[in-house]
Amino acid sequence: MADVKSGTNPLFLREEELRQSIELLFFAYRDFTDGPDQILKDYNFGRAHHRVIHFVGRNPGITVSELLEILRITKQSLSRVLNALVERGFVEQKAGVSDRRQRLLYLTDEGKVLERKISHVQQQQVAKAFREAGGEAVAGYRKVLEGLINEADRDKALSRIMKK
Amino acid sequence: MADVKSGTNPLFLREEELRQSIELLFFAYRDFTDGPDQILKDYNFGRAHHRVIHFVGRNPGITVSELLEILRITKQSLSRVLNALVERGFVEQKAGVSDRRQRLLYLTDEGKVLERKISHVQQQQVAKAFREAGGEAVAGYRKVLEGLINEADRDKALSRIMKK
DNA sequence: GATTTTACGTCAGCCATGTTGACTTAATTT
DNA sequence: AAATTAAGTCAACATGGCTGACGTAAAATC
Repeated sequence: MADVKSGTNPLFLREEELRQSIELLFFAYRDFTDGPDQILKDYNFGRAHHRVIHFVGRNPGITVSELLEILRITKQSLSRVLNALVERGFVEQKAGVSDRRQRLLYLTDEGKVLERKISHVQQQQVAKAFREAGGEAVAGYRKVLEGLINEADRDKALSRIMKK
Repeated sequence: MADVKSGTNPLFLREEELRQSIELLFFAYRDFTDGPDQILKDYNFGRAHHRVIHFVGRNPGITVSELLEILRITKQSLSRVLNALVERGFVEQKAGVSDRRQRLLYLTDEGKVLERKISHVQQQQVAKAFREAGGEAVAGYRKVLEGLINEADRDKALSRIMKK
């Protein structure tokens, strides 16, 4: 009991630290998505469109099924969002060369402009946090986030992130 | 050009690092919410219910308006979720003592059980990532996430997280 | 060459969770 | 006594998930 009150119970401390870290992630993510959300509003796009724009921008020529795997949503959900982006000229589809069933996805020039506009805001925000925290903290941040990614497809996810 | 190709252009490097860090946060958050989501399914609850359970659990006696401020949703959105939790006996409301207009929120015993069940899974996941990354990395992780919180209400958010 | 599988698409309907706007009630403050 | 505040409610709508069923063209397999 004295342990709990004085805060020297390691289990208690650990749990409290974990709770704080979990809440921290909630608040950080909440504000992390805020900038993009504001811009997307002007285009009548939502977060779902942003995710597509982001991953197509980062992976030109990505196939529909690869995108589905990353986003972990159904093709019916994706289609709504993707069709809107194609119809409004932000994304274009080209038939695959080796496999013509595939629809390879690319940002149009207009899509690239929007992508840069959105990611710029987000990059500024992250850059500020990085500058304030310092290089060592950034390395720690990345290490922990990597560890939070599901072990089953961590390697796949990380190689997608770090590639090129 | 040689700079870009060899990767020594600091601006290019910076942007690439930022992009990676942004994507990392996306993947980490995606998997971070997965464990709770699975448990909540069994109760026919969703992420919105989880957020309420979490913040009521962490802040016994929190008022509705405080909760609204944290979650940044409308009271109409909250009411749907909160009513379900009250009706099904996970949350209870008591009139405020100094201000009887307030409805102070508490987890019931059943609510506490569910809260612990969910947070346990999430804490295990975070604890594992922390162990693998090491104490210094954890400090960095926290520092960066703090910096990602909107400056306008960072102090308020942090004092809520770290309090007690 | 015929059959099966794969990549992708579509239609239809449902559910969770967010939104706005208008209005009510009870309690507190001015 | 009047105004403000905390909370709730009704209604309607948007977004973005989901399942299930079915279609088409291209590739892979038997």
